[in-house]
Amino acid sequence: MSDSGPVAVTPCRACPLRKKSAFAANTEEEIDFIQSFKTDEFVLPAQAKLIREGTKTGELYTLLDGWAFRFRTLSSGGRQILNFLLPGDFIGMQQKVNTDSSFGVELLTEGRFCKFPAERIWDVYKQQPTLAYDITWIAANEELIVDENLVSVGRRSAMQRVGMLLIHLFKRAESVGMRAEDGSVPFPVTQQHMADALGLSLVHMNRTLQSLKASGAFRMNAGRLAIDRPDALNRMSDYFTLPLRGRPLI
Amino acid sequence: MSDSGPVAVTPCRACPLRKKSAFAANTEEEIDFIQSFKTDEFVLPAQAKLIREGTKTGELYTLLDGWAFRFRTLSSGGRQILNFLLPGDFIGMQQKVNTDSSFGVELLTEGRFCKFPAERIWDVYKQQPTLAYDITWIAANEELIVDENLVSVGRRSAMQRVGMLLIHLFKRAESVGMRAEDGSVPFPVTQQHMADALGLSLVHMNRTLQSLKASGAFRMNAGRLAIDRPDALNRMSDYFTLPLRGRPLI
DNA sequence: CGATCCATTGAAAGACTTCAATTAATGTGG
DNA sequence: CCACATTAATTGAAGTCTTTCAATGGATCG
Repeated sequence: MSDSGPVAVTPCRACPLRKKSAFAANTEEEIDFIQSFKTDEFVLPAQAKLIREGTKTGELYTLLDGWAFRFRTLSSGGRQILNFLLPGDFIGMQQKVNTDSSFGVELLTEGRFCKFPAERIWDVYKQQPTLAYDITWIAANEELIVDENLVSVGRRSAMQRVGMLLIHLFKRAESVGMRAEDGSVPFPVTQQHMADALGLSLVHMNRTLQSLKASGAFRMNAGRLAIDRPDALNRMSDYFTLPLRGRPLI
Repeated sequence: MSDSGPVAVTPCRACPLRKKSAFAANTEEEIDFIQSFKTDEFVLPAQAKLIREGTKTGELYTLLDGWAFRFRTLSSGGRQILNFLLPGDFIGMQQKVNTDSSFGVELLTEGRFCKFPAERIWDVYKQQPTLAYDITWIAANEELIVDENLVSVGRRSAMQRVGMLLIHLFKRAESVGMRAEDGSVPFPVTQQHMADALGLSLVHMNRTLQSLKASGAFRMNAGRLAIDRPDALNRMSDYFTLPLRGRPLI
C-alpha cells in the first residue's frame, strides 16, 4: 500500500469531479471544509491494494480518478467482488474506525485518491451537518448497489447477470464523464473480475460473454465498452435503474 | 400497510431494547431527543408489508419487536431477500426521502415499530451529531450484512450458505436477548424464505437443510432454532464474524 | 523471444432447478 | 372436536445450467 510519493494536489475548489453533472453542488464553505479535512492526495498503480482485508485503516478516501473494487476472499481461495468503485466514490465509512476491515480494496487501473483522517470524521458531524448527511447518503446508496448485485447473483441467469453488469458499469462510467465521442467508456475489467463479481466461473463467464456479444447489443475491445442497443440489453437483463445523478461528493 | 390502530406507546427511556447488551448506551439527552423524534408506535400482523416496492415512504422506523425482511421482486416473479430485520434494526435510511423504494419490507411475525418522520431527520443532523453518526454507522453496518449475503450467494455451496444463514440469524437473535433457557431462539423463517435469501430453489433448499440437519449440529422445530455444535457449523460454513455488540439504537 | 497475463475451447462431471405429486402441519368454521 | 381448506415440508425423476479439468491461442512487455 505504499503510495507513489507526493503528487500535485488538487484544490477542492478546482476539483475536476465537481464539474460533472453526477454530483450535487456544495456551498463554498463546505468545499473549504472538505479542503481542510483533506490531508493528502496520492496515486497508486494498477493492481495495488488500497485496503487489505483484516487490516485497520484509520483513513477515509475519495477516489478522484481511476477504477477499483471492493472484495472479500474466502478461505477456499475464491474471491467475491462486492462492488466496483469509480471516481467520486467515498471509501472507508463501511467499517468502524480502528476495526479490521472485512473487505479489501484493489485498483483496476492507476488510481488517484484524496485522503482524510478518520479521527477527524467527528468534526464533520459536529460542524457540517450537511456533509454528515451526505456521508450517510453515500453509505446508504452503496448499500443499494450491493443489493443490486445480490439480486443479480441470487436470482438472475448468467446471461442476465452479465448484461446487468455491463449496463450498470457503463452508466456509472458515463455519469462521471468517461464517455468518449464514439460512445464508448474505458473498461479495465477482465473476465476474471466479472466472474468474481457475478458468482460465475471464469470459463462460463467467457462463454456467456461471447453469446451475449453475438447479439450485437454491445462492443468490447481494447479495454473499452460501448453499448449500441441499450434497450435490448435492458430488456434481457431486467434492468433496474439506480439514481446516478445529484449524489454528494466529499 | 394499515396498522392495527393505536397501541400502548413505549417510552424511549424505558425501551426494553436498551437494556440488551447488544446496544450502545446513549445519554439521557439523546434518549429524550429520540423520544421527541418518535411520533408513533404501531403493530403490524405477520405477512403485512411495512414498505412496498416502488412506493414512497416518508418515514423511518425502528423495529421494536418481531422479525421482518427486506426484499426485491424480479419481473420474472422471483424474489431475493436482501437481509433479515430483527429488533433494533432501523429502517428507511436506505433510500432518499421522497424517492420510490427499490425494495420492500415484509413481516415474518407480528411486529412492533417506532415511527419517525423523515422530514425531521435533518434536525438530527443539526442538533444531535452523535445520533447522526450512529445513523451513518447503522447504514454502513447494514451494508456489511448485505456484503456477507452476497459472498454467500456468490461463492459458497448450498450447504455452506444454509450453515451461514443459520449461524448468522442465531447469533443476531441471541444478541437481542431472544435465547431461551434451552438454548434455542425463535425462528419464524420458512424454507421458502431461506431459499429466497440464499438464491436457491425451494426443493434444493429442503434437501440441503435435511442433509445438514443429519450432521446433528443444530435442531430446528416448532419455529425454534438451536445450535448444538456451533464449531462444526462454523467450520463447514467458513463463517466470518460481524460485530454484533455495541451497535447504536435509534 | 521467452515470460506473463488474458481469452478461448473441448469434454466430462456435478450442483442445482424444474416439474409434478404426496405428506405433514396449521388454522378455521360449524 | 372433527371436516375442510390452506400453507409448509418432502420426495422422485429428469433436465440443464454451471463448474471443473486440461490445454491451446493471443496479446503485451521488458
